[in-house]
Amino acid sequence: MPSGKSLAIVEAAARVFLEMGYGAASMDAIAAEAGVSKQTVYSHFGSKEALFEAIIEVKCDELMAPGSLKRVPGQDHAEALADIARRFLTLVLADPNSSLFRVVVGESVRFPELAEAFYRAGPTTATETLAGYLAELGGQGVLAIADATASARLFFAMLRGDLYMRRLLGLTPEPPAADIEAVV
Amino acid sequence: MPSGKSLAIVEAAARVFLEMGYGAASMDAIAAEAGVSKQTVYSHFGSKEALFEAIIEVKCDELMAPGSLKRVPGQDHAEALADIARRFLTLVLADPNSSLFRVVVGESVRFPELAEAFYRAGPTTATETLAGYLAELGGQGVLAIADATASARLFFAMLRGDLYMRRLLGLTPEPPAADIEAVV
DNA sequence: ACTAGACTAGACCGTCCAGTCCAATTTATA
DNA sequence: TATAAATTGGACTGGACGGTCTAGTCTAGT
Repeated sequence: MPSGKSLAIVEAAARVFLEMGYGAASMDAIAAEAGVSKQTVYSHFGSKEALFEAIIEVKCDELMAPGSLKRVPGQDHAEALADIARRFLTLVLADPNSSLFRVVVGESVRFPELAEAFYRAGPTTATETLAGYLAELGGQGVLAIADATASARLFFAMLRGDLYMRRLLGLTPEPPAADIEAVV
Repeated sequence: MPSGKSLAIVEAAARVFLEMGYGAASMDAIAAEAGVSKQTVYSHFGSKEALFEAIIEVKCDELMAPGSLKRVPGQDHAEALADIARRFLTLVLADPNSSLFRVVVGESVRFPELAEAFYRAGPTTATETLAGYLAELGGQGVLAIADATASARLFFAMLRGDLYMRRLLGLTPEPPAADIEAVV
């Protein structure tokens, strides 16, 4: 949990990394952007990799911080779902978030653990939360849903292609033919 | 249009680029992989960037070469659509193709024209072809479809999230709120 | 005042890499 | 076979960058 100078460095580094990508971002540029000497960067974070990891971690937390799925109580079910969809898309397409995703995708070969962490913090939690809601609806007899989780996944996939994203991040090593058929 | 040595270089470079990413792939490694001297690489393609562009171009052509959407004539309509979906997913998830996509995504900041070309060669043509088929079904009264193109896009989006992909590639500069609502 | 620790500015080192040069050698071509 | 074109390999340049080191400043707390 960074604070003070450390926080300033993270913020600046995030700006530089998200704008230039990992490779093109130089530590000198980051230090300059943070208005801090290079040595300070290195005394807070030991290396470029460590700094990058710290940023992804912080950004993932930020991304999930606003409970993007808390429902308005007295709301029609269909409208509630549409609302979730709307907020989900808005969140996911917002500039810093998609930049983050792009960088993570680009570096998923070099930092597989990061890609995995990102996937867990984002898609997975979102899917689980929606699955809970869907199961609830199923219990009320409002919806006939066999597998709430699968439905939630499909719901998001309809907006953005969950399976493809997993592949994209290098999380699934081989094209899962069985899964393909299931989705079909 | 590469041939002979030129082709060997492109093939080898594609292997190295797709495996290591643009930044980490060195020209020496590419030359070695191609079993060719570095100078030869430079006499065929003037620079690393040019080589990279040539590869994307070739790979895009390859990707679209097998008409992945030609329909089996005497086939049930629902089955035909499922078939298209299956082949589409298989193609898109195949290893070299998703690697290509990953690299393009990663370098879309540095090479926006490439990202655009890639998007045109892939998603756009696929969407157009499917839209044609859907319009045909609409004409036969089999399906009630207002906008064939929109339906085609949604069809693919359901599998992989078209809008998100555009964003991913840096093709859409700002989160298109209107489009979000439309998709919702 | 004294001290400790965080910070700065920038020189500096080693490495890596795109791209060039060139003399020697192979491969067409006539 | 003679000549031209393509290729080789390897040394070299120039510059960028990660990371270290050092000399010195600033700010508490005592």
